[in-house]
Amino acid sequence: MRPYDERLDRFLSRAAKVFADQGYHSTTMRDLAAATGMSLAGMYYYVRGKEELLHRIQERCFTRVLAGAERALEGVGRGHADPVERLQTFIRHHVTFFAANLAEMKVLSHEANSLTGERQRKVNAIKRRYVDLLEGLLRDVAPDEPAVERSAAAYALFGMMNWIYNWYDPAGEIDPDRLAGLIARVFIGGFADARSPSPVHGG
Amino acid sequence: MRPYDERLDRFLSRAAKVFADQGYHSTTMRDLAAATGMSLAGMYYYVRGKEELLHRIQERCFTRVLAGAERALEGVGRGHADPVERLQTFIRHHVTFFAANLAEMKVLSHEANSLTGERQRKVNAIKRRYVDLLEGLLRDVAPDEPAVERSAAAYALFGMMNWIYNWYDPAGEIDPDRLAGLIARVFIGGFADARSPSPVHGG
DNA sequence: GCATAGTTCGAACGATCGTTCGAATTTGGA
DNA sequence: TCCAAATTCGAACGATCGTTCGAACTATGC
Repeated sequence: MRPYDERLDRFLSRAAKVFADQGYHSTTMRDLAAATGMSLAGMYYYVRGKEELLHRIQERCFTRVLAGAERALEGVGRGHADPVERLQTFIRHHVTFFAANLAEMKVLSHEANSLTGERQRKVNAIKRRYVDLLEGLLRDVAPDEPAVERSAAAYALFGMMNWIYNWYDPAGEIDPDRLAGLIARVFIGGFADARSPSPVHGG
Repeated sequence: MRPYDERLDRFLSRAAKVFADQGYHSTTMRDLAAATGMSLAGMYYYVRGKEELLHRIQERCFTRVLAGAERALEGVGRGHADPVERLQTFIRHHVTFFAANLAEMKVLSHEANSLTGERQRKVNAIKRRYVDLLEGLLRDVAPDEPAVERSAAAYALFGMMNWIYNWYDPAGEIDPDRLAGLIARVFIGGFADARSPSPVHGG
């Protein structure tokens, strides 16, 4: 990797940490200069502006988490493995990746609407692929569930997982694997295993 | 109610809508003036500044949702009713309240760290009471669950419910009651009913 | 050692922000 | 009708924002 790319990568990582701590909008370019050791003007050699910086961070992180999920699912290929096991694999990957990349994933989750125009559209395109991936898994797990419920359940699961950035402390008592196991157990136990009718509109 | 208080209330509601749409930090006082029909300087007769405005919105909303939950639980008093039913009551109230007060609840959830100093502390005090309320319910529902798991499960549930502001469309296909039923079914089915051991560290 | 391309930065610009101030206007009771 | 209190607002202030510009510095190949 060329030295330029390495410096850019370090820049993106450190900027992500600042965005995660202070929020995108209340972080100034001067804050970023102080945190990265660069000068105010020097950052513009690597990035066209503040919003492109956020875009680069989000696109890099989202691409990685999507590719990681697809790679993890290759091990439990469709048709060969239990649908529930595939769903469990997806959840475990998402949660452990989240915990291992807390700053970037917080910026991805919390600043989902801080981009505008074309940049927003590009990130949303990746998000769509990622959501579709999960909804496909849910279709295999619960084919009889109404589509509306399945879609809402997908967002509920993402809520459980993405909310992590609001409370999870890597130095705390629960490690990422255990947290992933808990979330997988709760969701799969409540959504996939539930053969008892829903109290609202049971069948 | 005095006319002053009514005008203040309308002001808070309309400001909450703008904060929910644009985010707190990228909303300018001039945006709020345009949205409320007041003049830029006129708003300072009702509020000491932008941050106090956010504080008033959050405190008002949080007080209401806490009081609403306590009132809802009075109908299914502790000791008299099934712990699972009490938990279900809490979930149903939170979700339906969220859907009925989308703007305020989004500001509460998404701008949880936009306050500073004493104001942040005051809102966090209410939040603590609200979280404690849920953790108490979970203790009654799953007394054998380790405390670490129970605490994480509480945040997972809040994640499912609070993430709503990122995707829920009141004009969409699923109404608040049905959504509340789905979330209650998933969480209770996965956490409370799970008498099967956890795959990670089962007992 | 020289020329070229790659990289860094001090200083400044215009724009926009939250807030203030004193005056103008409106309201409500005597 | 008149006065005091309550309420509104135009205009401006200082601060801070993202960005730009040209010069200075550094590394590289010859």
